[in-house]
Amino acid sequence: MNQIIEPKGISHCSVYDTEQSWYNLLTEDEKLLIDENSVTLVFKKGETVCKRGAFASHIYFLEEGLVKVYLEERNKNLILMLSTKNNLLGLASIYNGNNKLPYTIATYTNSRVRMIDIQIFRQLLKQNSEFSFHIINLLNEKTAQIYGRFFSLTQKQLHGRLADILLCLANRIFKSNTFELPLSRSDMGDLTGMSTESVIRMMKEFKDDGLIDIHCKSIELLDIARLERISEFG
Amino acid sequence: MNQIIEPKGISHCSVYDTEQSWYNLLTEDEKLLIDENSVTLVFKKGETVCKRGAFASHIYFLEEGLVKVYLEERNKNLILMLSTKNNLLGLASIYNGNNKLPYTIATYTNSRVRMIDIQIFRQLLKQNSEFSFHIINLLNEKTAQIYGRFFSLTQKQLHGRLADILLCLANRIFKSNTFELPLSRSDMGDLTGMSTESVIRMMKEFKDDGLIDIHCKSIELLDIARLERISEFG
DNA sequence: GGAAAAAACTGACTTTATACAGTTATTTTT
DNA sequence: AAAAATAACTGTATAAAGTCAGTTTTTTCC
Repeated sequence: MNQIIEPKGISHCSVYDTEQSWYNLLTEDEKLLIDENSVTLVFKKGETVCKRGAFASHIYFLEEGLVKVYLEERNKNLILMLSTKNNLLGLASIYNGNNKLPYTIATYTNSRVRMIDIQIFRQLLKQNSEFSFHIINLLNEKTAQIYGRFFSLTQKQLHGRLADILLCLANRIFKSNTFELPLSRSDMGDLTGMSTESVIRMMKEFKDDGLIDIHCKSIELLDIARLERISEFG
Repeated sequence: MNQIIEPKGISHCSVYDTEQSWYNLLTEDEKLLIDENSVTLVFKKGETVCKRGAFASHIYFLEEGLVKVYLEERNKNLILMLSTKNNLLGLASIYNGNNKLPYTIATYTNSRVRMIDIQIFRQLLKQNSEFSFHIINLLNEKTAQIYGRFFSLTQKQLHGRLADILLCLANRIFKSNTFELPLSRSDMGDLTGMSTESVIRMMKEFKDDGLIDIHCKSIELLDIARLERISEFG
């Protein structure tokens, strides 16, 4: 009856994937306002969508593509999250205490980004509380994911962190145990907080142990259960 | 004219300190609603205010005291942030996709916490968009701080991380270069992602280098400029 | 005020992970 | 299709940080 429920292991995943439901919370007038004050841009693979330190002028809605949101400083990079299509990005700059972008966004694949005027977005948040409640939920969902990754990267060692990110890629991004990795080994390092060499060695080790299969950029997860155990025990 | 502005170094600090202005954005009726649906509890030093995994039933307003917000798992702890008085805590559980608390909160000093019914809080967010806009800003401010700490803990080494946290304690929490540290060395470890022994060794090193002075729990920062340089160069 | 407990500290050792310096393979460019 | 550039990989050396086992100091509590 009074079963002890241990909270589930702190997850690691920081991929943000929700539906476009925010848009449907707007009135027709508000939708029109967004439409009139936004423009869709196409970015090629590898391009920078926005850069940390620049003035925050837009909220980004990723209509298509895969991007990374990251911090860079003195050739140290940290990928805060990956985002697939149908996600709002740049929400952190709604807070206008400091109206500079807190991170850089760059594409991994050809992408389509709707750039929404940030003042309009702020205005809508102030006037439509159903909408802003939804945005609060999005922010909190993201934060929860960041916490998980924060824990993973600071408390687990290489094995656990790599397992974390492989599971995350399979479950959240590619929704399949077999996928073509658009990230370089160096990006995998920025995502897991380890050096490129360590990523390579660790992945080879996983391969030798029969946990995954790698052919160049193509990755297959073979033993999910064991990867999960590795993730859990760090 | 076209001066190149380098974005300032990624800061580390994750102490959350704002005014009680959220309350003043409510109407009289709404204030009353909060008052009627909240209760103030007193916690002694070292007590747990709420525990990760429990059902999220309240938003916490810290009226007085100093607390840590942290994750714990398998004797690995990570302090997500410290909070001084006049801060809202537990906002992460407004997102009700998973209505469990995502972190544990415990006190460092005797504290007074106003516990606000979470349903009421959600209701107010949904009905008062000025209020929810303010909460969005609070969330974003916090997130920016978490990002900074995330970068610090994953990309800097011990020197940098310790310098970060010492500067943070002085600037944000105690607002003085001399302070009595209520955190144990072990807590400093949980805050900086290092072992207790490393904290001790590193602090001794800082003392030997004339950067700080320590007498037991009392700490004085002697050379802020050099600490900042250490923080910056990791 | 003194015993017990907890926290702070120390030194030796081990593990973990990065750095460096190359080589090989794969893309991209012309 | 060849050349150049980039990315992937390998082995060795080195540094960074943690663990362990113990001592000293400080705090707590009867």
